Amino acid sequence: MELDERKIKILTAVIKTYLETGEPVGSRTISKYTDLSLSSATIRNEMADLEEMGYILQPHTSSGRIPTDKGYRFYVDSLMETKEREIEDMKEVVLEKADQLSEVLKQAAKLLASNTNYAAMVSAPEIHRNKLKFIQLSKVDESSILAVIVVEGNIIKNKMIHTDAPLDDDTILKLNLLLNTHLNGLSLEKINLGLITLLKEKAGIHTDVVSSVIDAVADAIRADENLEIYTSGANNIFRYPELADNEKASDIINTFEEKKQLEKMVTERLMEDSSEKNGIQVYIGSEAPVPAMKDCSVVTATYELGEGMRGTVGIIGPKRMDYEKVMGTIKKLMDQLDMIYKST
Amino acid sequence: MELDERKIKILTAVIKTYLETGEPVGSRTISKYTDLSLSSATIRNEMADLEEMGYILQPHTSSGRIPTDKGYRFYVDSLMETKEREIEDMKEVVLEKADQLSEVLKQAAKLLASNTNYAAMVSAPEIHRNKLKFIQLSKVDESSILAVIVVEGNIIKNKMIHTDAPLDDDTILKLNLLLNTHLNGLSLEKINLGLITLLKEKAGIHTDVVSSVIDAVADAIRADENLEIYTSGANNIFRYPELADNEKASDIINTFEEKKQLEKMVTERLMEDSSEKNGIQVYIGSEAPVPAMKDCSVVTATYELGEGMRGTVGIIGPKRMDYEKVMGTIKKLMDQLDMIYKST
DNA sequence: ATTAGCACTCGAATTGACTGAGTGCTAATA
DNA sequence: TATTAGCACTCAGTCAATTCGAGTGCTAAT
Repeated sequence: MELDERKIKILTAVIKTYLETGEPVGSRTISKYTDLSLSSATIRNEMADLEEMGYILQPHTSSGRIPTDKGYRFYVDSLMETKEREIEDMKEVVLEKADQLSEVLKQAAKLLASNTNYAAMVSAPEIHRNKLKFIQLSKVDESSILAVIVVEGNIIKNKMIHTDAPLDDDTILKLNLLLNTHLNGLSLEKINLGLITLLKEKAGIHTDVVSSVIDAVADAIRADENLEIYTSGANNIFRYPELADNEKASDIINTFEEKKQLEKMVTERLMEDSSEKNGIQVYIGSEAPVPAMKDCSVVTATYELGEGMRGTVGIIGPKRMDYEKVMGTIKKLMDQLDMIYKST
Repeated sequence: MELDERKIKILTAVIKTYLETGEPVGSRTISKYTDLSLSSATIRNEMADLEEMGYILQPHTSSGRIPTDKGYRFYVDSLMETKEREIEDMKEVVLEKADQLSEVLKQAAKLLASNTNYAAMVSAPEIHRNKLKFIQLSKVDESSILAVIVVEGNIIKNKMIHTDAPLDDDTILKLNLLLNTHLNGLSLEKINLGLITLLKEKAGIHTDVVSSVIDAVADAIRADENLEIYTSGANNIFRYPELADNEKASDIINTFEEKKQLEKMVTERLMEDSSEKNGIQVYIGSEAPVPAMKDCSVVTATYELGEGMRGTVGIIGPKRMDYEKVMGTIKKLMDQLDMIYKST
């Protein structure tokens, strides 16, 4: 069987009405509220076909139809094609500037959540490819040294280093010089084991203490295992009865809190080359790599702040989320992020 | 009417059983499962008295009794007095060391939540009274300077400062010296406006740029309006039907996410002098300063890491929470925090 | 002062009748 | 041949009536 023009019209009508109401939609509704003037009986026949083809289903015999994951998938894909539709009545998406990137991202998450009424997440960008701006070692007290590391985008990392023997000021000065002359301007991913061992050799004397310091610095640079994720609007899920069920809600909230799970969606996303249409990806139900999301849809998009600083934003809501609005909002946010970045 | 010995026994029996079951408890249950050998009829008479006195109530005519807030209050107060009871079967509360305090606190929140099965929060300590260890200004690029500020307890603050005119290395060096010689060793609360203006004068030349830098530094030091709070186990509230109701759950989750609300409980807590019994405070229902908590109980305690670094930990659960266990767990955590602190 | 006994109350669970939205199928129609 | 009208059927949801049982308060007996 083929998805002809009429079937498509009926299918999207079913999905759209379901998105609005959240109730199974019947043949009569469709026949009344669409321009194709067909009787409910005809619609029924077509719907039976669509069901057979797996796009819609009946929650129970003799009720209306609701979309299956396959149905949503079809709908979302078709949305993707009718590109660049303008969304009208949307609150303005405006990010304020802040000199700590983390503040901007927190804001972004909040904005997404409050604009869409779904839950939102924003991951801090990977800084693998960012270049090191400078490193500063300072003696804090007898047995500890503070390493401050700044990379492009003004992202700052602090690392306390404990040493057994105290280092004198002179050594620290030398170390600072050494680290900066050799590492500045390099992207973090280029700072590898080879380079580190080279540095250790160059350090010459004090190799034991010094090398432990260098190791610690290298460690701090490499420490992106704890990918930061900002979330907002988790409680929005209570707006949607199909998610507000206790067990599901608990799972979702938990996922939001743990972040480890969210990471999966973020990283999987970053792996692929961002060669898709508009960088937006939609996971419907069990398509998401996280089981707790099986009753949700997740819309993610990769943002890029130039020079490989790529992170992800995501919206999590019920399967019957307003995909158009969500995509529109995300796009607007992307623009804002771009602007913020360019203006620094 | 007086709360005689027997009434007290019956009251605590009612409360304890209710804590376990969450169901209204009847006279028969009490008469069977307590050592005081009285018939249900007698119990009933006593319970009628207790109800009149406001310690218990019937959710509806001819049902068992449940504790009122006043009842809980009585129970909790009596718990406080029978001090230092040892809690047996508890998972070990063990914090790992970490050199970033924030890591320790995150861990602490997680530990509390998983040990008690309630929601937990931990606020980062106030550092008002902490002494400044050192300040380091470094030039990041033409128009920005990074200020790194370290206070006792190895708490690190970073602040980006944008300048209109670039500062040369020499000036920065001088500024560093100036700031450090005048401020090091002072507790943050002692760094006030007078001191700042004094510094500005001493800076002499470049007053315009320099003073903006000093202002920024002062600002960073003072920036404790964004009190950090770590939370964990929000989804635990779904374990308790009386909170798992949609609206309530949404409110609670929201409060947890917003943190602004949680702050209230934390700061109110810190205001008072910590002169109470064991530093533990219990808010029952509407006693808490946050309306969203009206169906919960909140147990908070102030921890102190020496030298005035005081923060708060809190457990949030249903009114019928296991107060004994919670207090025990919190106490154990306190010990751990102490140990961690002392070993640094 | 305590207890046994009894009538009474009220929420929760169960049942059954009814409604209405929706379907599938068949026969009539354009 | 595609569409439609009509009809019998299904099933979730609602409402009222009924029953059940845990629990109470009161009174009289111990």
